Amino acid sequence: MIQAQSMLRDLTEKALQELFQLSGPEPVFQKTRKEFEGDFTLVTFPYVKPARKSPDAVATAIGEYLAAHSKYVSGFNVVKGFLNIALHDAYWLEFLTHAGAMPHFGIKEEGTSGRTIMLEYSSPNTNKPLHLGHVRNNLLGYSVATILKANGHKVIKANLVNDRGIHICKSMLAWQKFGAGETPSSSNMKGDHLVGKYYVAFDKAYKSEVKQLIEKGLTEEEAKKQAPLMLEAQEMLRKWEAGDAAVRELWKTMNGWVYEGFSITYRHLGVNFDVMYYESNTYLLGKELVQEGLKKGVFYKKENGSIAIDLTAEGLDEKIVLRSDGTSVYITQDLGTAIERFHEFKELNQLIYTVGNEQDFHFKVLFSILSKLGYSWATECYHLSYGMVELPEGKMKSREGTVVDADDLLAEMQATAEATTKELGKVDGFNAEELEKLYQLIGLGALKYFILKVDPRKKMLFDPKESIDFNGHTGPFIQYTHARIKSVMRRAGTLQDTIDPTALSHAAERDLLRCIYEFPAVVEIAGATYNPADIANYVYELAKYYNRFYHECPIMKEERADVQRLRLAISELSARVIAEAMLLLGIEVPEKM
RNA sequence: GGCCUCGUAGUUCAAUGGAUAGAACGAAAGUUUCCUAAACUUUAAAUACAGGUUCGAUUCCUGUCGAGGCUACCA
Repeated sequence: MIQAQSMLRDLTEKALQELFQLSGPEPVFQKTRKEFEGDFTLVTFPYVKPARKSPDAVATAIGEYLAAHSKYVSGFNVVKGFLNIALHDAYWLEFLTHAGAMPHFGIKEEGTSGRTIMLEYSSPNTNKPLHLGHVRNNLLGYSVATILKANGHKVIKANLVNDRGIHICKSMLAWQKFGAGETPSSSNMKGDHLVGKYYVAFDKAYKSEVKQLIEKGLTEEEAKKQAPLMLEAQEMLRKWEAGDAAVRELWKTMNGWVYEGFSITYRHLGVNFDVMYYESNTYLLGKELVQEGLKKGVFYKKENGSIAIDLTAEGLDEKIVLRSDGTSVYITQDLGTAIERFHEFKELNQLIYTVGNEQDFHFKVLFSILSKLGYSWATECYHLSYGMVELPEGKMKSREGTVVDADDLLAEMQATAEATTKELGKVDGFNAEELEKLYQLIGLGALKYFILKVDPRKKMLFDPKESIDFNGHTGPFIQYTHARIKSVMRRAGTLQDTIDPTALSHAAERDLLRCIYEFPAVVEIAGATYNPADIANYVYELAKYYNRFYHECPIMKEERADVQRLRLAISELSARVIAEAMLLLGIEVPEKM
C-alpha cells in the first residue's frame, strides 16, 4: 500500500527538479479543505520566486506532471496558487482493503521501536484525597503512556508516592488531637477522605492559633512560625526521621487508610502502574551525588556551608542543592532518583515526568544540573507539563476545601449517565449488572473526554455548576457513534451474496475514508508531542464524518450489493478506528447504548 | 522588580506561517411512517490593542493593556 502523501511528495520533488531545476524546500501535502475539490493540497508559494513563474503557472505545471506520472492521480485543480490533487477511487478502495485487513490499523505493537520510556504520573500526597487536578494528571499520564505504546515504545508507568513530610504530619497530628480514635470503618468513610478531613482540621486550628498570636501583638510571620501546632508538627517530623516507633506506627496506619482509598479511585479511573516508588524510601537519595558534584566542581560550597550550583548563565539563578545542616532539599532527591532509575532499568532511553506547569522552573533546573553532571540521558528527560484545572473562582486549594473531589465527581458523572440513559430508554435488553457497567462507561467517557480534548499545556476551566455535557463534542457522542455502527453491523450479520465494489458511490464515503486514512499519522503526531488532545479532536472529527455518511448513505436498504458491501466495510473500519482511538484516551466504547 | 505561560463567538475548546478563522454548548429555525434523534441540516455570533517581518500572520518579533504561575536552606 503506497502512502499517498509520501508518494505525492516524492513525485513533486522530481517535478520541481525536472521542471524548474529546484531542490527543496520539501513539498508537504495537506488534506484539502472541504470547500474545495480534491484530496490533498500543495501550497506552491515557496516555489514561485525561485521558479520565476506565477503561482498558478507553477501549480498547473506540477499538477500536470503528477497526473501524467502517477496512476493514482485522477485530476487536479488550481485555486490562487493552491494545487488540489484528486486521487482515483481505486486508491481509496485499495486503502480500505488494506486497512480493513490489519488487526490494529494505525497502532504499532509495543516494543517494536526499540525505545524504552519511563513515564511517571499521578504521584499523590498521602495527606488528602484526589481532586480534579489529580484527575487531569492521571488521565493525561495514562493516555500518553498508551499513545507512546501505540507508537511502538516500551513504556514503564511509574508512580512516586509522596508519603512523608510535614504535610503528612499535619494530618497525623490533627487526628491524634481531634480524632478520638476514628477509623475508616468506624466512620464509614473512605480512608483518604478521612485523612483529608484531619488535614483540613489542622489548617483550621492552626489558623485560629495564628490569629490569636497576632492579636497578642506578634507579626504574621512570627505567629506562623511560633504557633504551637506548627511546632508540634515539626517535632513529629523530626521523630519520624529519627525512626520513633509510635510515630512510625501511626504513619503506617494512616498511610494504609489512604492507600486503600486511592486504590479504589484509581480503579474507577481505570489507571494503573508498573512500578511504585515511595518517597520515604527515596528521600535520602542524591546526597552522595552532591559530594561527587562538589569534587567535579559542578557545585560549590557557600560561606554558610550549604551547597549550591550557579545557573545564572542559563537565566536560572543560583540553586541550593544541600542545606547547611547537610539535609536534602527536594531537588536533591530528584537528582538521586533520576540516576537511580537509569541504574535500575539499563534499557531506559527516556524519563517523562507528568507534573503541573507550576513546576516548570524546577524541572528546567533539574535537567540542567543532570546535564552539567555529565549524564548523557539528561537531554532525554522530559517534563510533561500541564495546566491547572481552575474553578470559576480560581485555583483549587485542598487546605481550604475548595476542591472538586475526584470520587464525588466520578459518582456524579455516573449518576448523570444513568439518568440520561433511562430518559432515552434504549437499553431494554440489559440486565442490572450490564446497566451499571454502561453507566460507568458513559459517565467516565464524558469526564475523560472533557479533560483530554483540551491541549494539556493549557489551563482549563471547570464549572461545577454546569454539568459536563453528553451531547455535541463529547465522549458520549463518540461512544454513541460506535454503538450506532455496531447496531448496523448486527443487522448486516445475516447478509450474504455481496459483490466487491469497483468504485465509490458517494462523496460522504470518500470524506470518511480520507479521514480514516489520517489515523496513523495522528497517532504519530500525538506521540511525538505527548498530546492526547490530537487523538481526541481527531476521533471527534471521524465520528462527525461517520454520522454525516450515515445520514446520507443508506446501508441496509441499499439495493446494489456492491455499494452495500462498500458501506459495510467502511462502517466496520470506522467502528474499529473509533474504538482504537478512544482506547488511546483510556475510554471504552459500548456495543449498545 | 525579574523570569515563564496565556488573551480567539455570550460560554467552553480548535486551527505544521496558507485558501472564506473551525466545532460544541447556549440562542433562532427545520429533519422521525427511514439502518439507534446521545443524531442530522440551516441562521446569527470571535482573533485584547498598536506597530513590524512576509506573497500571505490567530500563529513569528517589539511595545501597551489584561489574566495566571514561578521567583525558599517547603515539598
